[in-house]
Amino acid sequence: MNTLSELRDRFEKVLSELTPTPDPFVAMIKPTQDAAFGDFQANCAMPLAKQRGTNPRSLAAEIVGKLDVTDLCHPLEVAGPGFINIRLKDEWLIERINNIVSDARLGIELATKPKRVVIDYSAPNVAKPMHVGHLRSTVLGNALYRVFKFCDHQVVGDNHIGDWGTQFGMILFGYKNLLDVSAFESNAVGELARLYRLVSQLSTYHDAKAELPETIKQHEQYREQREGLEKESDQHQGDKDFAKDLKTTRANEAQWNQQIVALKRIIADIESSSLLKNLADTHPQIAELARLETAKLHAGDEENTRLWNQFVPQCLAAIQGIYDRLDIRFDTTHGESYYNPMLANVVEEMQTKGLAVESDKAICVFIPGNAAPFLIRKSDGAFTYATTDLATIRYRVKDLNADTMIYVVDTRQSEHFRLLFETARLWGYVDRQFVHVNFGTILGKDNKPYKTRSGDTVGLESLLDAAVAKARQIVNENDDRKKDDAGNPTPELDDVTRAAVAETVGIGAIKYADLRHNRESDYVYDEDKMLATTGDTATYMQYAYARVCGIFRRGAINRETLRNEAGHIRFTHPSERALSLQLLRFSEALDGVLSECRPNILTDYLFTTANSFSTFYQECKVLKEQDAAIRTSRLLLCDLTARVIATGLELLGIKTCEQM
RNA sequence: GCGCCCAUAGCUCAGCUGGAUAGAGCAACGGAUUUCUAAUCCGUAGGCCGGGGGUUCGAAUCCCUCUGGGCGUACCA
Repeated sequence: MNTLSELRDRFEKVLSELTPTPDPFVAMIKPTQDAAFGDFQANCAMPLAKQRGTNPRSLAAEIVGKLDVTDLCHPLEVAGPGFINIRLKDEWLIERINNIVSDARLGIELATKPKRVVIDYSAPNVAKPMHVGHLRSTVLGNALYRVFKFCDHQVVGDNHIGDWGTQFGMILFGYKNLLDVSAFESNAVGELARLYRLVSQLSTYHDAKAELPETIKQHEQYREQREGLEKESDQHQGDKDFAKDLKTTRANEAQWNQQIVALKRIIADIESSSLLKNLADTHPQIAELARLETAKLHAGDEENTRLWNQFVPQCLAAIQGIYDRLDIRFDTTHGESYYNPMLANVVEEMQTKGLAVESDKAICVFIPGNAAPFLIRKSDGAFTYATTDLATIRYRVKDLNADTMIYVVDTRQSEHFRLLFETARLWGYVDRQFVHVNFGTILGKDNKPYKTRSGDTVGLESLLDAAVAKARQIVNENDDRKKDDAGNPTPELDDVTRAAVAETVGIGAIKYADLRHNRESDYVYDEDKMLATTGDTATYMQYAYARVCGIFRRGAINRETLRNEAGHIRFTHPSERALSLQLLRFSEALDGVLSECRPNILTDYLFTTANSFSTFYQECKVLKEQDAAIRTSRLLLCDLTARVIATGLELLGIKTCEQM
């Protein structure tokens, strides 16, 4: 049991005498924000005193009087309006830290009630190469997957790939009409991706052409309205409603203007190339024809099915390359196509249960309190991703026996998931837990969604390459800088090792930069910052780890043997105590990650841990320590630190290297 | 129109169910080096937590309102 749980247990015994609902008060025992107040603090006396109508300070004193904690902490102090400050005894900390020295799990207990969890993450589209938009779901989902698994929950990582939608029709149409045969022979997936982009571009071109006149009309309308309002504005000085009106009109005008610019750009992109213009002219119905290909595929058309069976494995193999590089694995990869045979039945069931009704020829679930319906069959008879998601839920409950289903998906789909979960509950899945682990957008330095300079989405592969290349430079510089006592250069890493370190550092930097942010926030993608050699980066922790490995290498010390020897950790310097306390808090960090699905709690913990270690390492000699017992104690602390950091990083999907 | 989210140091961001003097990192400035890997450590400075009101012992956090931004709004997934 971790320190915090132990304390809470002790408090609960006392608090339950004072209130029938001790839980929220027990939860108010937490690590101190400021070390000056001790190691932990209990803030429960104030609200409890309010509930009971007594004096908070005297209640705090009463709680302190009843608590039996003399074995683990110094006498408790009541401070301020009724805070209870808790300072752990060194003996107790020492006992705890020595307990985990030889514990393979570093004091992390297995879940007492393992859940059956399905984590749905990454979910790329087979039709197009993975891009920066897939990064967060992939990295975040995988980190959660690892933490759940480490804590012994039964987890299924499922990659719900998009292999069945409209985009696939575009590939089929492209393949049949626009194929570059030699390109396809040399790089099938690349050519398919090109075809997808091309068909998609041509069809948005026609859409844009069709939309433009109406868009211009709308813009005109708002422009006129705005001008009219501006003329009258003198007569409406101080009229709030009028001002608001004018503002909205201006905003609308600007918005439509933006739309015009966007459409014109799409059109210009095609028309500036005679080749593209020609293609566009020869395929005016391209969008419709692509949709037809999708429909044929869904209807079981022989040729399209054959092509689908040919393309999907190829595309998956290409995506797998990125997953291998990112060290990401799934237990199942059930794409949308997997659920296709179940969709008709889902709609039927929803209808017979009276949950779904026809509206405008479409089949919808209307959920009380929600304006937007949940559309499960389109007016043309095709199913939607809502239908697939419902079929997926049924599958995950019935076949996988999942009690918790986690979706790691962009926050923009919040409404979809709200409706989906609501529908699932109406459908009868009331005893299952559905969680939308939503996340924000990755922005460029212009604070707009991250794009290349020309406005294209950034491919994931090139993102990784760029980071690794940059890391390689840093690795080179750093290794070249190493010198011996006489000042002669002594680089330690050969070329192969440098390349491996660069890969670890570069990929780690990207993952860490993503995970350290609160997932719900947007964040600015900044390669320089994530690969900075100073500060809160993966590199900082990887470096701390490598330093420890260096100690054992130079000292020729076998870590296994060390752990099994008679020595133990003792405190001779405050930094040793601080580091130990920090190492003992690993499980608190993991609890936090699990309860909120927030890996940034773990990154924060690891940064603090690496920092505590660096401070300790600055203050305390290890190999050079003369006193054998102290030396062993410090070596044990180093070993433990390295294991905590490596384990923590591994749970985030970030690798370490012995030397860098 | 309706709905959801955001605004915290010069910059990038934390801040868990309301808790003590609002924290990191970067950048700035000042220190530490016969380096057990300085990709390090220690310190200084930097804030009306967007504005206003409310709830209470106590608010960055909860409620209302205004301002400024983002996103979503039935047949794309």
